[in-house]
Amino acid sequence: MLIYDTLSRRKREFVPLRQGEVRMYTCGPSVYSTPHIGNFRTYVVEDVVKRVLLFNGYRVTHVMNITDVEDKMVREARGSRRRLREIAAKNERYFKECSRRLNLIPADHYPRASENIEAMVALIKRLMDRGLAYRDEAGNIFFDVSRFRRYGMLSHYRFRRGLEGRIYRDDYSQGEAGDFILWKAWRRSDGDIYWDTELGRGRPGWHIECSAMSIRYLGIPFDIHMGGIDNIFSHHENEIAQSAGATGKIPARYWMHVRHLMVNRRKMSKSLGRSYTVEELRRRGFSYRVIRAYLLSQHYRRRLNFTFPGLRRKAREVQRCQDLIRRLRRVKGAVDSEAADRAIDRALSDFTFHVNNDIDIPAALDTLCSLVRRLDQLERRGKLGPGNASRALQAIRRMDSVLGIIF
RNA sequence: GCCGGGGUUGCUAAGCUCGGUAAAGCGGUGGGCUGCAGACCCGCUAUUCGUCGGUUCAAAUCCGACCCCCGGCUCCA
Repeated sequence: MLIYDTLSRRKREFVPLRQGEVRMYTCGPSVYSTPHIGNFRTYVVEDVVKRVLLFNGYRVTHVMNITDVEDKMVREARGSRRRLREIAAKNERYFKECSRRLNLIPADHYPRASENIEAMVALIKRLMDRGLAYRDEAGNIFFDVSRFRRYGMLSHYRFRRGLEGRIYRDDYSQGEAGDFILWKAWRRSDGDIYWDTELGRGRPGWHIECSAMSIRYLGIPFDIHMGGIDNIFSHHENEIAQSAGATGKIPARYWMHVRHLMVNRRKMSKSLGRSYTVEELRRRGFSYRVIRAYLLSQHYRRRLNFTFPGLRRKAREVQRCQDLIRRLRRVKGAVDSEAADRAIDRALSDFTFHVNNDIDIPAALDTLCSLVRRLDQLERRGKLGPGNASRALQAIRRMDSVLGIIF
């Protein structure tokens, strides 16, 4: 199985650290608001990566964090811890409901940032002990990027040293030159949203959350770390700095990043105009399976341009597969043919090749569609018997264990 | 400015790593099957791959220059 690794910038043969077992960490949602289908593109791809691993016989431990403590949350909650909890709970519930509808296999753990503060505090203390972090007058704690030589190894971002990167502005202070925040000291606007810890009263920075929780739930190093492409810098870069700074180990062996879903040539985002939610598309008559298929219709490292004609096209494709399934279940009379069995075997082996080639789902999907077409032809010519049909169903079921768009 | 991804038929796009003369799906169109319709089946649908040069017997594929579009670099899937 080949996987493109952002860190080494090439496709690498995938070899898990422990034989037969894969540990993966995916950056989950920040629950200050509701996610749109652009966000879900990433989650669906992550789900498929997991399914391909399962397809290959690996046992998979999947951790997806829930970010319920960070600036946007605090702002949304207007300094009320109770409100923060309500907002987080509501959005987390919505997120999981959408995930279920889009046929995502649930993660094994969904650690919440708010419930792992101690782990973060411990990690920050370790960084301070190692001289990689410092505290300012206000009590904020920053990671000292100049003390971590390999900073920039993931994003290849050129870090300009010596500039005034240590200034605490209103929010995170990492400018181009910037050190980034590990711990934010309590401010009046935070209201009762704070934790009293050995580091003082305050709350953790965004990046430390993933370092602490990935180490806690998966150990270090683990196998695969995934997220949206916009996390390469600064989130994952910082996560590496924190985790490696504290433990001496790069947290993950393979880093995978999903490109954005576009709309009108721009990335789909709430602020930049148009974005659609899963429910919105559902109301317009597109089934969850179709939405899922659509989000998988382009290779994950290429951008996918969202259009309604495209979505309709996908709907027809899925429909065709499902129509065939229905007919396969009723095949009788005709005699089994070797041609049909050959087509099925061929399709399954092509399919396997493609999913193992850096999760090439479009190509794998093509294989399935070609098989469907071929079976239609054979059926038409009376060369599709009950034995063929049952083998075909079995093969398609196996393919769909990866795709999750038919059954 | 720095890092990265693209420009192929009406649309979505494969191919480019290992040059040999343009996949596939959708749409459109002609026909078949069918009581009608749908579904399904058969055929047709790019002399051309952003532009200009170069290398070659041969280039979408290699080399050079240029144009255009987009993403990341601030929170972001």
